[in-house]
Amino acid sequence: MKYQAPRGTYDILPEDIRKWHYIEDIIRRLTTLYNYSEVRTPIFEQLDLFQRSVGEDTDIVEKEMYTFKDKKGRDLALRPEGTASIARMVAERNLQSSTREPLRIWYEGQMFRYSRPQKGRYRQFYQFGVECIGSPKPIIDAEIIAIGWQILQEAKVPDVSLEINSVGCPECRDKYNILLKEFLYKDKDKYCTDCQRRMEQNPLRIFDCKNKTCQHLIEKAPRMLDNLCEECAQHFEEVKNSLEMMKVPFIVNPEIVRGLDYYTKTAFEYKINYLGAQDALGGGGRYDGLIGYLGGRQTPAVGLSMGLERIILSLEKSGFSFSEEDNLEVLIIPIGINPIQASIEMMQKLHEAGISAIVADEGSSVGSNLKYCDKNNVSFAILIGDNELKSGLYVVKNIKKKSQSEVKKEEVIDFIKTHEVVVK
RNA sequence: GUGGAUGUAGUUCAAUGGCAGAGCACCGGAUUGUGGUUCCGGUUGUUGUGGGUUCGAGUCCCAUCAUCCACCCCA
Repeated sequence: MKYQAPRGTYDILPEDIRKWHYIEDIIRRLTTLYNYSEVRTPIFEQLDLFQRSVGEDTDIVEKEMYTFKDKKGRDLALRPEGTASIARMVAERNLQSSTREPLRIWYEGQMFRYSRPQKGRYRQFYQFGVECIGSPKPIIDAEIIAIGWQILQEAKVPDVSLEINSVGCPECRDKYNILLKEFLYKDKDKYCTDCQRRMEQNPLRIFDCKNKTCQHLIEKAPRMLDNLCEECAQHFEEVKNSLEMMKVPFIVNPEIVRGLDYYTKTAFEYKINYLGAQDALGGGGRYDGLIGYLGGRQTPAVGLSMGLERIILSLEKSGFSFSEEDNLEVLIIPIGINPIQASIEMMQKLHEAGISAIVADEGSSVGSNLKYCDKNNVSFAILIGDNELKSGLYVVKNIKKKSQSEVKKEEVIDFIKTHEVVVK
């Protein structure tokens, strides 16, 4: 085989696309109900944008970005996530927003990360995201979390758990980091090599370490949640209250750390436990500093993103049956070459009437064409041969009823419309 | 980036170092213009790719590509 899709990429085939339409329809419907508008941003951006917003020390920036120079020598990168572009767009266009009237937007599209592929982890993958920009209020955090939750419920993804945490603001987080590092450095040499590395780069990750020794050591470590400043603690309480009002079930997990640096205060993840190593469907959080950091007006914001592949994989795993795509309604079967023109004209009239139809290959037998109709749930077959050309009466077969009528060619459309059986 | 498993027809899978096969799917036919079942027949192919060992390689060795699994990380 000469060509293959590049490593970590794949084609969505006709028989798979309905799965995507299914989840995309739900995303559109739910975001519309909450008055969010879709936006589309470029698939690549200045490299610098991601380095600054996602964070220099993150895995994404350190080793997972598709970077390239264009012909003018500009440093660019395929987007590894969506929020950076949204923040850039808001800052660049100076999009007006306020607490009274936050900007509610959502997006969907391909993201790119150079990581080792596995099931549910690809180098090109689809994410959708929902972002509310302009309000610092906790009820907006809850709104975002609830939208993601409802989308997963609507889609019938089984056994999702929602875990929330607060990672604090720059003030209390910096204080906490000093506290935590002091604690960690006390027994620095006792931690595994991974954790010694994490101490420098992302100390919070040590809480996730599976090594027993590290787990034991970290048990007594100070927790972010216990060291929030008054404002952040208050904010977190109100997010929890709002979620309760919205009847969105959650658990507080003080170990939720997101892999991006821009988060402040609220952080959350939607998790499942049946896709192997891939246990996160998505997550998000508040990023009050990002837009200002990128040169825009200081604007608080909160958002979420989720992976479409993982949602679809969860549904497949649970045996969910996706609805069928629309079937062909009419197959026109010309018998011999004389009726070809009449067949094409018939097809065009059907199309004008909004009825899907194609003309069968004139060289194949009537029998095999009817078999095709049976197998593919085609509703009607129209037979046109020399006799029909002469009489102007076409043979219209109702495949499901196994019945056959001779219909004046001018009346075929009406006949089909009145005899159409809606099968769902 | 680390460690491991796998790769044969459209698909699911066989084949001791000795002529590449079966089910499903697909196509054709069962008196030439009529149906899902049945019966008969047919094609399934650069054995992922490139080297090597051998009289002979799907099988053994090396490299490479891809998929999967566990790390890492995350969607």
